[in-house]
Amino acid sequence: MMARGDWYFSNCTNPKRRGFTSGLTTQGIYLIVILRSQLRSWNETIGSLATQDSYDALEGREIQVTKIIVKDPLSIGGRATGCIRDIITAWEADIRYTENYIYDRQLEPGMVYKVEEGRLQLGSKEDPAQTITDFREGDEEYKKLVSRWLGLLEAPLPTFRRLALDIEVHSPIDTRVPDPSLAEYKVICASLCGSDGIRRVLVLQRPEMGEASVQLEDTAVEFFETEEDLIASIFKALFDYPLVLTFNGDDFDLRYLYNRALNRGFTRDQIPIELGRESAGLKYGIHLDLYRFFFNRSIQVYAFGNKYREVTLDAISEALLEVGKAEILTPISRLSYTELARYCLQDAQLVLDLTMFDGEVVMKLVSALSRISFLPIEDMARQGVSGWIRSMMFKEHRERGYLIPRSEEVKKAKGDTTTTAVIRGKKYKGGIVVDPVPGVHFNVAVLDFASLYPSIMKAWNLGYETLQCDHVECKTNRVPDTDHWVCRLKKAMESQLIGSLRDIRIKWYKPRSKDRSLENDILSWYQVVQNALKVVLNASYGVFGADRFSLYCPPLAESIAAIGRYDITKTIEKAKGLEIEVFYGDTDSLFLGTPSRDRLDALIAWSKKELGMELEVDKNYRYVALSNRKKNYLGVHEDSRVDIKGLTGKKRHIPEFLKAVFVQLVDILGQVKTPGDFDEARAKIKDLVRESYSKLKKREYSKEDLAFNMMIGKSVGGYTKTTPQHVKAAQQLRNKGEDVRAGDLVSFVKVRGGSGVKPVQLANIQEIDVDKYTEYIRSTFEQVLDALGLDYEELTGARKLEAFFPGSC
DNA sequence: ATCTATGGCAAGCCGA
DNA sequence: TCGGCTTGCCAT
Repeated sequence: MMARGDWYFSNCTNPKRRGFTSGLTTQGIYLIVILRSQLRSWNETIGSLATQDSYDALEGREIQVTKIIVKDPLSIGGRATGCIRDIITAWEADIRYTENYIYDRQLEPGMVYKVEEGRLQLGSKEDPAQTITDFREGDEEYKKLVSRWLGLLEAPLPTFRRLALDIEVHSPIDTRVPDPSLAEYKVICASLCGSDGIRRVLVLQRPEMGEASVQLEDTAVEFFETEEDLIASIFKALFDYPLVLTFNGDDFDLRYLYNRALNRGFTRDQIPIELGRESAGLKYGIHLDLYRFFFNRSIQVYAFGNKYREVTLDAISEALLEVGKAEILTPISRLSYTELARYCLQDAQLVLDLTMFDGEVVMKLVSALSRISFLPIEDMARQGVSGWIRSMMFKEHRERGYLIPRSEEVKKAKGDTTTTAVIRGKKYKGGIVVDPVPGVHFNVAVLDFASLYPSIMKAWNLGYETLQCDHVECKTNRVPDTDHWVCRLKKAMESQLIGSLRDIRIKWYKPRSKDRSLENDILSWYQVVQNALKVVLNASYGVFGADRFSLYCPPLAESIAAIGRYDITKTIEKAKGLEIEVFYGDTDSLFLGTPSRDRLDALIAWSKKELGMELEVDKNYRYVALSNRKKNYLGVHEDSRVDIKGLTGKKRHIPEFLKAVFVQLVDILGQVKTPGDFDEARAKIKDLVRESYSKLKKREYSKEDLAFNMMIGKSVGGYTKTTPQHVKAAQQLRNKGEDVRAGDLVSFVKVRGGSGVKPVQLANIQEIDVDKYTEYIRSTFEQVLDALGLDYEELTGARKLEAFFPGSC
């Protein structure tokens, strides 16, 4: 038996904290070991999940483990001496396990099991890795991983019976949000919306509010004479559902309810909530705080394509459901019963609907990510992508019996980076951006390396262990452009892990996510999984360069990027050798002329053979307009769809009116089929610009249309070096008593005089600085026209002599 | 107990 | 006035 502290706390750097928690995943290890220390051997089969009755009820059903709570049996203070409570959301059924039982080593969050012949079996019996040709290559470890992923991700999904909760609290001061740690004020309303169709509004009777009567369609409105009864009623519901949804319940709703209940004389036993430092959990069910989930940048950007910008219930539901919060003009505390009930109900309904829309994609996404990351839903939803990858990798370490190194150990063994970043202050050199060939190019094929960085990890056997290994014979296996080398003798765990994920995405989920012959529900599951894998794969390289990541290894990240540069550089050389024109490229993509399909095929074949990389045609453009700016282009597909990348006209912070004009510009350019068509386009663009100018001068745009919307990244006081315009606007708002915090969107217009800006709320349409705005129109258009080889001045009416006498200066 | 990485552009601030 | 620097947003 291993001595305590030898390995299982190795990620915990603070010796005083050894024996307690040091992170979610290590917590898992920690708890297992504690339990083991009370048992005899590691592999002993330990107890059973539940009673025989429970097994009978589950016979033949798939169940997914979504949450495992382990209570520390050694901790002092009278916590449960039982070891583990677990909650399983059963397939279709709503079966709960709150009995204590002893930990079964095989039971992991995310895993899917099937009860067969009275026993718990790992789900999915077929082994895809053995039967599907795409996965037949590769060693046993790789096949095992592929089987495991497919087993997990192909397992059917439970329908979570769930309840959305929202509460409203009285506040004596209109603008102040009640402090949940004090919970001084009354809970005056609560709404409960269930996936089972339940719609309830619980209202506290207040003598000053008049008659207690509210009529809402399809909704049960219940009045309570005392707050205690109301709270007890909420608690009853929280004890009933296996999954409870909130929006910011971690910080507000559940925290408030907990403390309020204590204040009102409830005992802890009566409260179904358990508070953590930064989270709130439920004794019985899973608490999914959608605010935390949607706050996650990866979710925001990759899963929802940046559709919502602010992480507020209003903005998210507006973007995803096209329904916003109920509007109220009066502060909560003074709303009539009906208004209050309606407002509160709408919030709960939106929260529920966020998990219902589009075939419940959010629940699907949550499940897929939980399965991939091996984290319970609750933990997954509260962590960033680095936490998911850490969990996934730690699980793999445990599976293989590997020691999990301390961060300093990795650093000491693997050393530092050896390249210099292009951007000052960065740790190492990243991807290459090819200088664009300015102009309009017809018939352009865009090729890219499928999942470049994960593919490199796979092809080059990269992992923190195999980089800079100790073998003499490996030192010649150099990473181009660096001083690093890679092991030839031992397989890298990360390479296999990320490689297998990459392969199932590219060879299994991606093709199926586009297969129209599949049933809608299945199709959307494939799309979700495909997307979830993309999120994880994209981050899998970056985490090694993030100093807070527990397996931080900058030379590894550097090597991956260096090989990326090598691959694309060699590919460009080869393309030129094949007499294919190269117009542009960025990190993993190349914009190529299409002389003939064979030559592209030759390039693709070459890449596979020489680099071991899968190069593929991503899309074909009818034409591409390039300026001399990198990361800026306009590409028109064969079917007239237009891709716009990096151009100011598309950026979120620019005023609505300009975006609208830009959309029209894009529309005109989408109509261009041949070089000759540009003449017509030019005339239309001219009209467009003129019209916009005149509307601007006549002040026909509203000030909201003219507003810039910029996120304020720090608190207003945090700007010490400069005071950018949006901060100036925020200062003015603050002077008016408005609360502006980091992460808020500041809307401001440019005005004449003063500091040059005003928050849109405080501005008057007459004080707009028209010149500043015309200048903005000019620069926005110029970026596009530049690329098209059109001159803005010339097009919009000569303001300069040179336009009349070209070449005279 | 969180925050995947680097490269690039536009605009504005601010000191030389 | 110029140029370096900060900031936010985007591409990959």
